[in-house]
Amino acid sequence: MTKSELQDLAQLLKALGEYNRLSLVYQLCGCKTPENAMCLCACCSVDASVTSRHLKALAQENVVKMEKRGRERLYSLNRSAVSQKLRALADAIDHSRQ
Amino acid sequence: MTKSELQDLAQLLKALGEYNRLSLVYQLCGCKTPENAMCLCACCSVDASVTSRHLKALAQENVVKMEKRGRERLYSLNRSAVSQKLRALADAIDHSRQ
DNA sequence: TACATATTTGCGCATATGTGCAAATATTCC
DNA sequence: GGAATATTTGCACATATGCGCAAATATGTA
Repeated sequence: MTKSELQDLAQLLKALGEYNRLSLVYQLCGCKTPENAMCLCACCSVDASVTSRHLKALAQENVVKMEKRGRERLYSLNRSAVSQKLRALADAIDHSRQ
Repeated sequence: MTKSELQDLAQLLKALGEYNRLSLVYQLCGCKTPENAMCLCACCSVDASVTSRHLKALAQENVVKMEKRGRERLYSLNRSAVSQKLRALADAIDHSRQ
């Protein structure tokens, strides 16, 4: 694990480690199709601008994918990318004792 | 997933989502026996007091276990507890679409 | 007792972060 | 074009966070 990889992983965990952002992720977990920000906004009781910023932060860490449709933005989880990183960390914690 | 569980998970991810704390965790990953704080401190280039606080934060989130031996404190990873939570999140992200 | 070692705590400081509001932007619909 | 809807951006603010230093505490050792 290089320093840069560790920094990236820390950034990912930090993005997930905020209650409203994690709520958005869990909300997206149950969506089979991409959802727009206003719909996602409903799950956390914050201003739409805050949700917008949280989704942007999640997109920057590649947790969610954003696509434009008309005047709305549709968000979906990058499921495998995120779960792979979480499992890799779990594996390291579980059995990397040498 | 209750609100309280989600808050707890967010707290755990926040604890892991800081570079120096994650470095400590990775350092502990490779330890087969508990290590003291000064030894762990070496892996991140910060003051001992900072390491002390980071280890305290990790202990509060039950990431590490602390035991006293003489004048030193020995830390070890709560491996299964942490990896289980990470895998549960990975599972939710992977295949909870209904 | 005196000193060394390991760790924590108090303090101040700089910066990051989460938030709401209002305004701006973009796009659709009438 | 003008109103409505969806989202972003600028701003200000309060709080949280990470950090180093110095002092305090705890414990082992000469």
